[in-house]
Amino acid sequence: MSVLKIHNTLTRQKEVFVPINEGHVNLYVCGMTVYDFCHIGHARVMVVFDMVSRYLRYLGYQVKYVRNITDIDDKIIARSIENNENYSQLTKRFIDEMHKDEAALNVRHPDLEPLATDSIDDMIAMIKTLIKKEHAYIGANGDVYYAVDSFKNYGQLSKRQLDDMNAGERIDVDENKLNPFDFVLWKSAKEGEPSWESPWGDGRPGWHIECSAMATCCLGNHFDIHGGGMDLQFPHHENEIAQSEAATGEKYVNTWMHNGFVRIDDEKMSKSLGNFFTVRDVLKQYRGEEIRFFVLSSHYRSALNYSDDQLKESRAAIERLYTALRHVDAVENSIKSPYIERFEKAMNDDFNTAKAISVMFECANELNKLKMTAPDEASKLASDLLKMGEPLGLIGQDPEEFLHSDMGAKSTIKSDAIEKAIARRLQAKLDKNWALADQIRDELKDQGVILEDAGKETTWRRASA
RNA sequence: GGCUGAGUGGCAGAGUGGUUAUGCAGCGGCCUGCAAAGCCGUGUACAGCGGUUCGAUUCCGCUCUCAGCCUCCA
Repeated sequence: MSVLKIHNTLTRQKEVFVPINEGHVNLYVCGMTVYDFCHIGHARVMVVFDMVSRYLRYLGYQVKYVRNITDIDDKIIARSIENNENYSQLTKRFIDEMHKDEAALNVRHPDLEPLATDSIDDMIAMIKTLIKKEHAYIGANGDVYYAVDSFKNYGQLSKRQLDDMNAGERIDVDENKLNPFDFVLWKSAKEGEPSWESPWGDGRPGWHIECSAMATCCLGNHFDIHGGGMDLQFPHHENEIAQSEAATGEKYVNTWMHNGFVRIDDEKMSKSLGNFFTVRDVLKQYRGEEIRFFVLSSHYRSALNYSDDQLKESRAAIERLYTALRHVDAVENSIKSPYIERFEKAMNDDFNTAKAISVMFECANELNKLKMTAPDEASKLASDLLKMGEPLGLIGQDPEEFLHSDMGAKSTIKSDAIEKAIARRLQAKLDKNWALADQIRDELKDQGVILEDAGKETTWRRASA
């Protein structure tokens, strides 16, 4: 039996995972800033860490999964002014939309989903401590800053030295700061901005402090795994470590996990570059499970290139798995099959979903072979296949329902119309009127419906027209 | 400038010091009224140059190319 190893950004190595409290895992992931629809990059974070939490549960751990929501920041304020919409109305709207995307991608809801604006008191308490311990100071402009020079391990996560970085590379150096890399903990409110009372006047929290406060409140000062996108490594997570460890005097996180980017034409997908596809848009053409498969088809730390061809391949792949599961009853396999063992070995190797999925295909291949010759064996393999799909959040739907499900504008013909056409074709076949039978089949094909004759039964599925 | 990561067959994408990844596409066959699905067979792949080794795509060095971060970002 292999053991779970996870790549830790702190050490840049795969490490055997040992939870702080036996049998329990505390997991925190940086979630979305809610001022717009989620794009495919956000989908990757949601899906990857959903898979991680599912697999940890699969292994028998009791998991507490926290994913925060950033519902106050500069971009939210800017967007609410732009829309002439109250900021909390705006964020509420996009939180709802995010939850819809989550459901479409078969992402389970995290155990806790704290809001930044519900955690202001905790942040203020932490900032007070930081000032008291002389890790933070009040600038001439009234903002509160964290003093990076006061934290000796600053740069440990992103593996960079303060001296090596080019301060002011992109942004003018703020002269209120002692060190250009000092960052804001509390920002004074400008006229008309949403604000909260604090010992330093009305204002709002800086970005990084919210995660330190929410994570430690929900999971304690020291917890097992903290995740997020690669781009959060610096400065966000570096700053979280600095704040949390300076405030609590304890180690903050054991294992840091960072997922790679989604790219388009070899360029990072991001809101600032404007080259993003929203989950909403992609769902118009592809099923949620196809997007999910696409995300899991490569290792979570590699770059993932988004393209229409990729989504089409994911469709073909997932359809193959569901096709294998048709017309077979899953019956629990009493012994642990080699497929399951190889699946677990792959997943234990830093969540190698690409390899794990390849094991599922091998299992599907054997299942297809045994379906006709040895139904009992096939039933066991079907059960194995479903067992592997569960932690990946794949192939959990009824196969017929999935294959019949609508997947976009091209296939709009209703199910009962399809059934009627199939009945007409059956009569034509009985009459040996092959020309008519083929014509009906071709007509359906033009409408995105593929027929498959199996003995006297005809099954159908939707495909791209 | 500093710091990361990556370059695998037509495409996508794992992995390994010597033996089949896997999926899609292609080709040949079985099955089928014909298809579809499925099954079987089929591909002289590992950026370049050196080195270590009996043997390297896999380890080491150099070169080239690409991507990411250096206070917007998942």
